[in-house]
Amino acid sequence: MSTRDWILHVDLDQFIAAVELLRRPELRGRPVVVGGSGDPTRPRTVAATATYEARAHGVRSGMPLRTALRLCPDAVFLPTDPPAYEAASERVMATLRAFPAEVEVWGWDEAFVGARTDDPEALAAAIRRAVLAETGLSCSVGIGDNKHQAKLASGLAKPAGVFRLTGENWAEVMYRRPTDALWGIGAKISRRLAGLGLRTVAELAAADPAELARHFGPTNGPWYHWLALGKGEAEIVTTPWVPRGHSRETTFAADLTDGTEIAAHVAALAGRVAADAAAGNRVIVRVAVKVRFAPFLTRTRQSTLPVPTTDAAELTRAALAVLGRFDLDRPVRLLGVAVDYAMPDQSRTALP
DNA sequence: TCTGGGGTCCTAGGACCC
DNA sequence: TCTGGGGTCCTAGGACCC
Repeated sequence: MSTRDWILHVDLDQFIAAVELLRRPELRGRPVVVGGSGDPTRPRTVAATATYEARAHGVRSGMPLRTALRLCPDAVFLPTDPPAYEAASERVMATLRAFPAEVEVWGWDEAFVGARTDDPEALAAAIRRAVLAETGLSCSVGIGDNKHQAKLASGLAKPAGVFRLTGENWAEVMYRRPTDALWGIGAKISRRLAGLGLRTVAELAAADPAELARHFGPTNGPWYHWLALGKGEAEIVTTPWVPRGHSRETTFAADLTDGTEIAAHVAALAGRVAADAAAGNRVIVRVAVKVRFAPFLTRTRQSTLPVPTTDAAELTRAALAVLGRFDLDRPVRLLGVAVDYAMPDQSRTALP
């Protein structure tokens, strides 16, 4: 065996449910559904996750809690508790950083790890043991030449396993699968590809990138082809991610029709977004308002601020002005306020 | 199964300027 | 009066991901 660079993808198994069960061991073995405020009778709330016992009754994440309650009346319903997941995630990432490897955090329950070794399986097994010992949480580890391969490999490793997916076995493992098995191709693009006669990863890999560019644009078309070949980024970025923007939105249990009430909600959302931005020391350059009308028609309007701001009153005024450009002639089920942050100027460093 | 909340990136078209 | 080509900024929407 020779020493070389590997990318590992570490993916916690059933992260949210696992954290909840750590705190409530008495619920182990019972069907548990986590979502919203934990009230399964409240409409327009969906499950963030469900344990295997709940899944056995047909409950799935993304399913309305009321449906989950009907399918599994004995389930325990718990509210989501983001700070608890944040704290558990911190401990997992700290455990990973203790390894002689580079760690790129990818959300609460995932990380990419770059390491130079002659035995990636041994490293993966050591990571699984350490995470379990330090946090009580199970994870799966994918091994690849790049992030795309490692990410798919961790999915194939689940639950609680290790899988290696590299250029060597890519065709054997992936070619027979549908195109939406690739990380970055979802249901919509998969359907459009099928319309062009491209159903499997093998067929997409054999397609003409120029032809794909004509159908999907100059960036996306060739990128889909690239994914089918098993290519992907292999650079581990250890510096913390700088968020591009931020948003807050609320779906109402009952539709809103009163204009004054709608404006009050938008103002409140703007205030929260401004407070979040201030807490992160970020400057706001653009504001967008999102309105979802009943039954489910979503529209957005945005405006670039004349002057970048950190001021809550300023942002609220701008958000209300954007709201004023909507025709609020139908009942409203969701309101959202999103902002873009000023980014540190990268254009100078990007030039040759 | 009437469909959450929080993100990122890409595309297309229009305005405006030279 | 009719018209080119390029560049940039902005907006709205769509697709994907967790």
